[in-house]
Amino acid sequence: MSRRPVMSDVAARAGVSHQTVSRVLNGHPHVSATTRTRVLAAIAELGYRRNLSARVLATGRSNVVGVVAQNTTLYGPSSMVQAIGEAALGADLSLTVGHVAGYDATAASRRIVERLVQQGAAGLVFIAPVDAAAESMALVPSGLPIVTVDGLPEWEVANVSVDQYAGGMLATRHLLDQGHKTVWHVAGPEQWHGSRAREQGWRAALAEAGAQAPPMPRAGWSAASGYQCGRMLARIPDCTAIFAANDHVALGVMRAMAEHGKRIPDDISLIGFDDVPEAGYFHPGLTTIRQEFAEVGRQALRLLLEQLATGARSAESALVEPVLIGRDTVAARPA
Amino acid sequence: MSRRPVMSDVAARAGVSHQTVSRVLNGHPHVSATTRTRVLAAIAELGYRRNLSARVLATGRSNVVGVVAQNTTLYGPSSMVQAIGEAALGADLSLTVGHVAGYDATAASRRIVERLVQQGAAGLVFIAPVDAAAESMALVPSGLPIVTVDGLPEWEVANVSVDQYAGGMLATRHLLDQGHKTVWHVAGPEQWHGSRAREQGWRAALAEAGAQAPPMPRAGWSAASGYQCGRMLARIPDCTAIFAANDHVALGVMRAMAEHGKRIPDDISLIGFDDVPEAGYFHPGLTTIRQEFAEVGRQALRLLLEQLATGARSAESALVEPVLIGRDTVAARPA
DNA sequence: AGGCGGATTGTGAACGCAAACATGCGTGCC
DNA sequence: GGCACGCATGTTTGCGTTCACAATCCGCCT
Repeated sequence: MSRRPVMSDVAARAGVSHQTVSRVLNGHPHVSATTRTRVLAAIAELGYRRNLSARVLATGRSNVVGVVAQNTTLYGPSSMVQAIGEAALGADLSLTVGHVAGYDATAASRRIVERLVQQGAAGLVFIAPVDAAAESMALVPSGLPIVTVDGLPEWEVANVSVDQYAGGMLATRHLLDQGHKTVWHVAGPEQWHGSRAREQGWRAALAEAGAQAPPMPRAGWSAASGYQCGRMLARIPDCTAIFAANDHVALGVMRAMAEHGKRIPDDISLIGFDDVPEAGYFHPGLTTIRQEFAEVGRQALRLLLEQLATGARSAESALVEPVLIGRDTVAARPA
Repeated sequence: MSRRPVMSDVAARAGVSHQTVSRVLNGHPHVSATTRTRVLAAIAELGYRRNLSARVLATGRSNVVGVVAQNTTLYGPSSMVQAIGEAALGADLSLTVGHVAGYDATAASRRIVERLVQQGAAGLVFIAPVDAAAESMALVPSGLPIVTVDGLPEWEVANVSVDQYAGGMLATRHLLDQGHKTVWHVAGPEQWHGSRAREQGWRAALAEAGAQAPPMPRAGWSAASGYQCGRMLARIPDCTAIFAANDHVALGVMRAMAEHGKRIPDDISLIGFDDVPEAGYFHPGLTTIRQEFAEVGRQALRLLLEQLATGARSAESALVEPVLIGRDTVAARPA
């Protein structure tokens, strides 16, 4: 056999017309049981697979949704993709995930969006935790439904995020509640919306308590950068409570503190963000703010399906509440 | 405008035939400069995007490679996907990543493979660290090039893996070299080829040194399961050297040891596997075996491109050498 | 002057499928 | 017994693109 069998090959083999094969394939009514089994048998014998391109071309519908994601080795983004995939399984949707990789993220994401659009994706989900994502969104034809995850309200598209602002407040208040005079914050990268919101939540909680906001060192998301910041903070006697940008940064801070002879939580209380699976096994177990990614995925898909149904873009958005996970790194203020 | 513009719309607007538009789009020669600019202008004005389905249908070529991946929140698999994406950027290939998610991995991966095939993918990459992957590979038509990553030799398809066996030996030898009488191993999940190979490397290194292989507890890949195993090992006085299935398991072990008053590396030497970015910031910094994922990605794409060129499947495979990263969890055997 | 060749453009068909329409046949009802 | 209706199936058309081929135009050689 030289080339892949097509519908008419199956039809010939089963002794019917190609349209009957099509009907069987699509579960249309008005096909007799015997015909159906004959067709099915022919399909199996020939190893026939229908050509999706032809199908999409003929129907004009593709029911695949494209996902544009970057930094997919990070815990947050990879969990998001996973959650969306999980949620899409239920709806009759297929997912095509474009992973933005490489040094030139802008060019790569343009390229991915372009392909997704040309492929006829029914809708697009942007995992857009950084500003750069907005630019490639402009490439999307105006009719196509879009949902962002961790996007910005001013983009005026449907969006779902974890309420990072609330998370920042939660963390800060928890520390303040233990009697700490103020709380230091090791911030995440400036380009990430999440780190900005967490910072604002932190500031708001401090202001609300009448506490002074100390200077704010800035880390990446990595333990390495947390460690660098921690080495500074360890030398500041006033610093007794730290809210770290995420769990890995917190790990770096813990390391720096240990090297400096500062005990956690005795000398310093620490709280992270994310609740990565291993956070409970840090030494000591990390108190942190957990994000419910699965819920975010479900919401994102819900918003997309709504747009698919109405045929119009919406700017509706959803917020998912973070929750505090108490473990061993937070204690009452040292005497 | 009701529907998306098509090639003939562009042609009409530019005052040429649709074929000329096609030529411009595909960079064919023999189009005058003035015509080209007119066409380009019309494309821009109309916001035209070509319909990939139609193109694939007409040409029979798709130049997209499908990636089938699961457990994509784990460090290894997600790094692999990233690396392959990185490598594909160079070649004129697009990537469609299907993430197997959900409770029923078998059904999900069948579905993903099916769609990738129907979509006309030019080749498939299976991130196949577990046996279950083989089953969905059987669904792929025999003509389609396949490359597995972390697959099994007996599958007889092109494969690239990190040499986990060598990694296991490396880790074990390193511990033995410090004077430990033997090395304990906390194994990874049995279904994963990588954990089996690491175990075999461990056994081989022990045998080579004439050391007895102690009983082997089995963990998942998580810190939680490492912790459980660690709680047992901590009570065994003879246990002075541990090779953990991966870094997170090692973290759990560390936690258990600390709770039990065992000091690392003074009482117990420990070595992990993977070199996750934060491994150096565990307390103490974890000595581990690093896998070069970027290299694996490059090799995988190379093998795929070769098959694409020759048009025939190969069973050629490539091994990537792991490397020992020495940090603070390994010390000479306690007196 | 005729025509030849290369550059440029247009025309018709084909890709594989699904939708709309058309056909044939049996059944129930008056 | 004839007619209408519904089921099962076949035929035709079109989706948007590319490919193979045809047609035109221009300059230049013989």
